Amino acid sequence: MAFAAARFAENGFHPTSVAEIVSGIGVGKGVFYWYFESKDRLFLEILRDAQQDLRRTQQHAIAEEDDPIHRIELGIRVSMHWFAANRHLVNLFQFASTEERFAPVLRRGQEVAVADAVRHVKDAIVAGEVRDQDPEILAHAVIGLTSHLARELIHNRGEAPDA
Amino acid sequence: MAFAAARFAENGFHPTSVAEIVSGIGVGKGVFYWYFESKDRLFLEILRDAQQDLRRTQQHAIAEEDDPIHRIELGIRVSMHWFAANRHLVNLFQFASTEERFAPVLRRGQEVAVADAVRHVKDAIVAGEVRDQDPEILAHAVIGLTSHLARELIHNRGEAPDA
DNA sequence: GGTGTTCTTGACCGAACGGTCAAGCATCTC
DNA sequence: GAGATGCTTGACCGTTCGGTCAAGAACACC
Repeated sequence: MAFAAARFAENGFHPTSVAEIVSGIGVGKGVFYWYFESKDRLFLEILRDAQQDLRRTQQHAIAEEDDPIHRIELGIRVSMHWFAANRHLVNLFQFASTEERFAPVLRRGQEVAVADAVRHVKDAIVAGEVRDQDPEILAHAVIGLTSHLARELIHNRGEAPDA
Repeated sequence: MAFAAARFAENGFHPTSVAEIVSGIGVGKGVFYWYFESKDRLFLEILRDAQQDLRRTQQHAIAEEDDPIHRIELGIRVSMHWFAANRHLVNLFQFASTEERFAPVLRRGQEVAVADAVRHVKDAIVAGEVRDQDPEILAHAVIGLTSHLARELIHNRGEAPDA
């Protein structure tokens, strides 16, 4: 899956054939279709895995932080590091959002991320650290800004902690 | 080209075949290859045309405005309207950036946009309306924010002037 | 009406793709 | 060691794709 993700990110999903993937890792085509139902399903699994990995990284990072605001900041910071370390996956996310059959998985992942952020924003409002505005909107703003910065990070050479 | 752009945006570039395009507008395949060298070239022309149209729209809108700050604001505002009116093209831009053979055209267009913005930022600095910082960085920030807002505009139902 | 040029057709082509499958190897169980 | 099960192979299949081209309309010019 790692190899396929790398090829998809570099060459694009459609231009990368199943034959190219299996010959790249030195196995027969049957192995591919033993473990994956189709090329589409493989891509969806790569997507899902990436989202889960990012989320786990976030949760692991903020587990010991009590202050809601710092949790949010830590979450953003560790996300930037994750995107920097998995630069090629950003390309995959971007492509996935352009084809209707892959976009739903992406949207669901973003909803989860927003829901996570909403909880922390609500905590921050209760603690009086944030003005009493719609937490959903603020959470969307946080996620939107983070993903935008991640995209910028590909094209430039910025260090993650700069954000 | 308009029809092809619509199909590309809805179905994706690769899943949309040349046969689908020509039969959709009721002509033979030969017509396609009389006017376009290849499917790739068609896509590049769509991309280039869209960028030119956006830029012309911007320039036309700010032609009568003297104040640099207002020129920038007007440029952003009219861009948002343009993206709202050509929502499907955002999908195309996004896809184009994920395949190496289309990305250069996109990058060149963005460089032009940044160069445009740099001129106005410089004017604003000379006029004392903006703090004396690196104009290039400020221009990048303006373009980055605008394109981010444009992307958000697709997923939601925001009105352009709200920005 | 003859002649050359511009455009249009759609059957056709080779190549490449995603996916299948009969056959074989490896491993485990009894 | 016989047999069942899990894994692997790669030739092969049907289909579809981007692109070609001989054949002809349509039009212009004289």
